[in-house]
Amino acid sequence: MQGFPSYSMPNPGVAEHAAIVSCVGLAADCAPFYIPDGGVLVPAATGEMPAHQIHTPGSGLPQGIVMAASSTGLIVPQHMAEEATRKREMRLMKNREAAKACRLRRKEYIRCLEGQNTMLVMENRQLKQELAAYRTLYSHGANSRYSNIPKM
DNA sequence: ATGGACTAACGTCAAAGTCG
DNA sequence: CGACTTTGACGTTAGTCCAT
Repeated sequence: MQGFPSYSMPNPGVAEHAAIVSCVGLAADCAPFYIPDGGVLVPAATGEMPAHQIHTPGSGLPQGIVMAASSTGLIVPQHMAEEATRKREMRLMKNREAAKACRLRRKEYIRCLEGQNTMLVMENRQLKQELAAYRTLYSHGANSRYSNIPKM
Protein backbone atom coordinates (compact mmCIF):
# COMPACT_ATOMS: atom_id res chain seq x y z
CA MET A 1 0.00 0.00 0.00
CA GLN A 2 1.29 3.39 -0.87
CA GLY A 3 0.15 6.92 -1.27
CA PHE A 4 -1.97 6.79 1.82
CA PRO A 5 -2.99 10.02 3.42
CA SER A 6 -1.47 11.29 6.58
CA TYR A 7 -3.72 11.21 9.60
CA SER A 8 -3.39 10.88 13.33
CA MET A 9 -4.02 7.10 13.54
CA PRO A 10 -1.62 4.54 12.11
CA ASN A 11 -3.05 3.21 8.89
CA PRO A 12 -4.98 1.10 8.30
CA GLY A 13 -5.99 -0.16 11.70
CA VAL A 14 -8.68 -1.12 14.09
CA ALA A 15 -9.96 1.51 16.47
CA GLU A 16 -10.18 -0.39 19.75
CA HIS A 17 -12.46 2.31 20.97
CA ALA A 18 -14.41 4.91 19.10
CA ALA A 19 -11.96 7.38 17.73
CA ILE A 20 -11.88 10.72 16.06
CA VAL A 21 -9.35 10.66 13.26
CA SER A 22 -8.14 13.99 12.06
CA CYS A 23 -6.07 15.03 9.09
CA VAL A 24 -2.52 16.00 9.70
CA GLY A 25 -2.09 17.58 6.30
CA LEU A 26 -2.57 21.19 5.43
CA ALA A 27 -5.89 20.93 3.61
CA ALA A 28 -8.27 23.32 5.31
CA ASP A 29 -11.42 21.57 4.09
CA CYS A 30 -10.53 18.11 5.42
CA ALA A 31 -12.70 17.73 8.49
CA PRO A 32 -11.92 15.21 11.26
CA PHE A 33 -14.10 12.09 11.09
CA TYR A 34 -15.41 9.50 13.49
CA ILE A 35 -14.59 5.77 13.63
CA PRO A 36 -16.96 3.74 15.84
CA ASP A 37 -15.87 0.99 18.25
CA GLY A 38 -14.08 -1.79 16.40
CA GLY A 39 -14.24 0.13 13.15
CA VAL A 40 -11.45 -0.49 10.68
CA LEU A 41 -10.00 2.04 8.35
CA VAL A 42 -9.52 0.21 5.07
CA PRO A 43 -8.42 1.20 1.61
CA ALA A 44 -11.41 1.89 -0.58
CA ALA A 45 -11.74 0.14 -3.91
CA THR A 46 -12.37 3.31 -5.87
CA GLY A 47 -10.21 2.27 -8.77
CA GLU A 48 -9.78 5.91 -9.64
CA MET A 49 -7.79 7.31 -6.75
CA PRO A 50 -6.39 6.19 -3.43
CA ALA A 51 -9.00 6.57 -0.71
CA HIS A 52 -10.16 5.15 2.59
CA GLN A 53 -13.46 4.00 3.96
CA ILE A 54 -14.58 2.78 7.37
CA HIS A 55 -15.54 -0.84 7.76
CA THR A 56 -17.40 -1.81 10.91
CA PRO A 57 -17.82 -5.51 11.76
CA GLY A 58 -21.44 -6.61 11.63
CA SER A 59 -22.29 -4.09 8.99
CA GLY A 60 -21.97 -5.57 5.55
CA LEU A 61 -23.15 -2.36 4.01
CA PRO A 62 -20.73 -0.29 2.03
CA GLN A 63 -19.37 2.78 3.64
CA GLY A 64 -18.78 6.08 1.97
CA ILE A 65 -15.34 7.36 1.19
CA VAL A 66 -14.10 9.30 4.18
CA MET A 67 -10.71 10.33 2.95
CA ALA A 68 -8.89 10.54 -0.31
CA ALA A 69 -5.19 10.66 -0.79
CA SER A 70 -2.83 11.74 -3.48
CA SER A 71 0.23 9.79 -4.52
CA THR A 72 2.36 12.31 -2.71
CA GLY A 73 0.69 11.48 0.57
CA LEU A 74 -0.86 14.88 0.89
CA ILE A 75 -4.49 15.23 1.86
CA VAL A 76 -6.72 15.82 -1.11
CA PRO A 77 -9.40 18.49 -0.83
CA GLN A 78 -12.87 17.34 0.14
CA HIS A 79 -14.34 17.96 -3.29
CA MET A 80 -11.94 15.37 -4.66
CA ALA A 81 -13.02 12.90 -2.00
CA GLU A 82 -16.61 13.62 -3.00
CA GLU A 83 -15.68 13.04 -6.61
CA ALA A 84 -14.11 9.71 -5.64
CA THR A 85 -17.27 8.77 -3.75
CA ARG A 86 -19.40 9.77 -6.70
CA LYS A 87 -17.28 7.74 -9.09
CA ARG A 88 -17.39 4.76 -6.76
CA GLU A 89 -21.16 4.97 -6.51
CA MET A 90 -21.42 5.19 -10.28
CA ARG A 91 -19.18 2.15 -10.63
CA LEU A 92 -21.18 0.18 -8.06
CA MET A 93 -24.45 1.12 -9.73
CA LYS A 94 -23.18 0.05 -13.15
CA ASN A 95 -21.79 -3.20 -11.76
CA ARG A 96 -25.09 -3.86 -9.98
CA GLU A 97 -26.92 -3.61 -13.30
CA ALA A 98 -24.21 -5.63 -15.07
CA ALA A 99 -24.51 -8.39 -12.48
CA LYS A 100 -28.29 -8.51 -12.94
CA ALA A 101 -27.86 -8.76 -16.71
CA CYS A 102 -25.21 -11.42 -16.29
CA ARG A 103 -27.48 -13.52 -14.08
CA LEU A 104 -30.31 -13.18 -16.55
CA ARG A 105 -28.05 -14.32 -19.38
CA ARG A 106 -26.82 -17.25 -17.31
CA LYS A 107 -30.37 -18.29 -16.40
CA GLU A 108 -31.40 -18.08 -20.04
CA TYR A 109 -28.38 -20.10 -21.09
CA ILE A 110 -29.14 -22.80 -18.51
CA ARG A 111 -32.79 -22.82 -19.58
CA CYS A 112 -31.64 -23.29 -23.17
CA LEU A 113 -29.32 -26.15 -22.21
CA GLU A 114 -32.12 -27.82 -20.27
CA GLY A 115 -34.39 -27.50 -23.28
CA GLN A 116 -31.74 -29.07 -25.51
CA ASN A 117 -31.26 -31.82 -22.98
CA THR A 118 -34.98 -32.58 -22.92
CA MET A 119 -35.06 -32.71 -26.73
CA LEU A 120 -32.02 -34.98 -26.91
CA VAL A 121 -33.41 -37.33 -24.28
CA MET A 122 -36.65 -37.61 -26.26
CA GLU A 123 -34.77 -38.10 -29.53
CA ASN A 124 -32.59 -40.76 -27.94
CA ARG A 125 -35.63 -42.58 -26.59
CA GLN A 126 -37.28 -42.47 -30.02
CA LEU A 127 -34.17 -43.78 -31.78
CA LYS A 128 -33.95 -46.65 -29.31
CA GLN A 129 -37.57 -47.52 -30.01
CA GLU A 130 -36.91 -47.42 -33.75
CA LEU A 131 -33.88 -49.65 -33.36
CA ALA A 132 -35.88 -52.12 -31.31
CA ALA A 133 -38.55 -52.14 -34.00
CA TYR A 134 -35.99 -52.84 -36.75
CA ARG A 135 -34.46 -55.61 -34.70
CA THR A 136 -37.83 -57.26 -34.38
CA LEU A 137 -38.52 -56.75 -38.05
CA TYR A 138 -35.27 -58.17 -39.32
CA SER A 139 -34.45 -60.83 -36.82
CA HIS A 140 -35.19 -64.16 -38.42
CA GLY A 141 -33.24 -66.67 -36.44
CA ALA A 142 -29.62 -66.84 -35.28
CA ASN A 143 -28.27 -66.39 -38.79
CA SER A 144 -29.78 -62.99 -39.23
CA ARG A 145 -27.22 -60.37 -40.31
CA TYR A 146 -28.61 -58.15 -37.49
CA SER A 147 -28.48 -60.74 -34.77
CA ASN A 148 -25.04 -59.67 -33.57
CA ILE A 149 -26.04 -56.06 -32.88
CA PRO A 150 -25.56 -55.61 -29.17
CA LYS A 151 -28.69 -55.03 -27.11
CA MET A 152 -29.08 -51.57 -25.64
C1' DA B 1 -44.79 -20.98 17.11
C1' DT B 2 -40.11 -21.78 16.16
C1' DG B 3 -35.72 -23.10 14.56
C1' DG B 4 -32.96 -25.27 10.98
C1' DA B 5 -32.13 -26.57 6.08
C1' DC B 6 -32.60 -25.10 1.59
C1' DT B 7 -33.11 -21.91 -2.31
C1' DA B 8 -33.33 -17.67 -5.05
C1' DA B 9 -32.05 -13.10 -5.63
C1' DC B 10 -29.08 -9.60 -4.66
C1' DG B 11 -24.73 -6.53 -3.96
C1' DT B 12 -19.95 -6.36 -3.92
C1' DC B 13 -15.24 -7.48 -5.01
C1' DA B 14 -11.59 -9.07 -7.82
C1' DA B 15 -9.76 -10.92 -11.86
C1' DA B 16 -9.96 -11.66 -16.63
C1' DG B 17 -11.41 -10.04 -20.98
C1' DT B 18 -12.36 -6.37 -24.41
C1' DC B 19 -11.86 -2.09 -26.73
C1' DG B 20 -10.23 2.42 -28.36
C1' DC C 1 -2.27 0.96 -21.49
C1' DG C 2 -6.13 2.68 -19.13
C1' DA C 3 -11.13 2.58 -18.95
C1' DC C 4 -14.82 -0.25 -19.13
C1' DT C 5 -17.41 -4.82 -19.17
C1' DT C 6 -18.18 -9.50 -17.85
C1' DT C 7 -18.37 -13.06 -14.70
C1' DG C 8 -17.03 -16.29 -10.82
C1' DA C 9 -16.94 -16.28 -5.92
C1' DC C 10 -18.63 -14.99 -1.61
C1' DG C 11 -21.61 -13.13 1.98
C1' DT C 12 -26.28 -11.49 3.12
C1' DT C 13 -31.23 -11.49 3.19
C1' DA C 14 -35.88 -13.07 2.53
C1' DG C 15 -38.99 -16.68 1.60
C1' DT C 16 -40.50 -21.57 1.91
C1' DC C 17 -40.79 -26.13 3.79
C1' DC C 18 -40.64 -29.36 7.37
C1' DA C 19 -39.73 -31.49 11.83
C1' DT C 20 -40.25 -30.57 16.72
